[in-house]
Amino acid sequence: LTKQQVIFFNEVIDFVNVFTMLNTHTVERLVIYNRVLKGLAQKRSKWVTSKEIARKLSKTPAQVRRDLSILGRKGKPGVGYNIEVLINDLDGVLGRNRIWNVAIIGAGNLGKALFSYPGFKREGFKFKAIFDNAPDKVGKKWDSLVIKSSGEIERAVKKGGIDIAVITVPKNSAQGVAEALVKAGIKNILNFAPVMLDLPEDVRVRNTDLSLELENLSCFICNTK
Amino acid sequence: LTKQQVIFFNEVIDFVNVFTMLNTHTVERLVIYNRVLKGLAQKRSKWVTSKEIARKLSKTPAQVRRDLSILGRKGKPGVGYNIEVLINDLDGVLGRNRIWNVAIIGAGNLGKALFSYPGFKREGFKFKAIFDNAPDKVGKKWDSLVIKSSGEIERAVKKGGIDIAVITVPKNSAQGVAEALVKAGIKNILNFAPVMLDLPEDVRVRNTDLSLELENLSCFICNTK
DNA sequence: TAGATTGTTAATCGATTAACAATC
DNA sequence: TAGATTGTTAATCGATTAACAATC
Repeated sequence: LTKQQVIFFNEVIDFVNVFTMLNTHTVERLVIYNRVLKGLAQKRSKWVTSKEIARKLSKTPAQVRRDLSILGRKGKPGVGYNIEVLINDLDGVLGRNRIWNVAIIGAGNLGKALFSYPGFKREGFKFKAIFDNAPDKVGKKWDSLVIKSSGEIERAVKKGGIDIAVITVPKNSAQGVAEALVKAGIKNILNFAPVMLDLPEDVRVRNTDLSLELENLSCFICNTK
Repeated sequence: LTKQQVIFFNEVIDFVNVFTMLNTHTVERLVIYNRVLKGLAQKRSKWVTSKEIARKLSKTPAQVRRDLSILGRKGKPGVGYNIEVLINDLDGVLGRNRIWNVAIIGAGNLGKALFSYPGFKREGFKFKAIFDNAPDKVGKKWDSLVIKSSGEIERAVKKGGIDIAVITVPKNSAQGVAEALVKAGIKNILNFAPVMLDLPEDVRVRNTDLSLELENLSCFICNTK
């Protein structure tokens, strides 16, 4: 095999790895690993073992190693993982090495909280548009970004190069807003409204909402002791 | 068997059912079922089938039936489930039939968003205390609730009968605040700060944060096409 | 070399679902 | 009764982990 062929072969393997092993659970953990490692990088030395990461997150070392193996063989037996290398590779897989243009729909408290959340800029999420349909909000500025009317979603998104839309409007407006977004070509939505959106299959939707977690918690309080 | 014995027997069965079948996944789905059913109750008729619920949530009917079976035998073969009965029973298991006293720690945008979220009052979550350590916020009022200094957490929580604490402070203050809460006797924490809290085992912690979801989404955008 | 930790296989554990008798 | 849907079992599917050869 030529050197080029070997490189190509390795790329194919990486691709297949990422494709077959990247399920929801794994990704959720990778995001956390990345966060923990970045914390470690600030205050600590160069190396970390699967055992240490596992202890921090109440996982098993085996799971940590298996999860990290989608990055390729990045560990040194007997030593552990180079923190910097790991962060770099995770950033790559998780999409932290590029800029994501994000639109917020709904300029309420939650929209504002997202907009002013310090972590986002650092992680490459850039807010490029804000929409609301309250006349007293339209035209106002957050930093240097003017709040636009919801009626303008389609036009503004189409020319704006928006990658992800975040819905923070009240329950009853969410479906309508989502449809406008899809019409404008948006394929990725993070929905904070407490409703299940009914959208075409090719639109990726992630639902979270503030009350879901509180309701989960209270159920466990109720039923365990 | 006497009638009393039968009733007792059934209660034991229910108890065991709930205990053995109530895992994280199931609870997360039950919360959603409850929400969907409440939507249905507003605009529709009395009955619903597992098939209908499943379609709405992209699950299988078998899973819906299995999940609902923790409530006991509430369905009518050939007909389906009585929506009202289901909502009532779910409310019971999920803890929606009682009031939960909640404290917010961190009077920023996210704290404000939680405080003014309309769904909470309806679901029985009542905000009883707000804390912040910014001098310009302490003393201010949200509705009729005065924002207290973080230094008062221990005293105020101890006498306030708080069931759940929600942490919405910046990353670096989270661990300290959490420790103060635990000292004050809090056993249930919903943490919105992007750090893993290091707390005693008997404290129930649920982590969500705004960026986690966005990071998850972007990973999937990156790796699928 | 001795000690430690990785990467990965095979075994285990747990969650989902197909299928069907029981029931309305 | 015929048609429909439940509740639940057994089979399947997928995720976690123990264990260990390979490697530093």
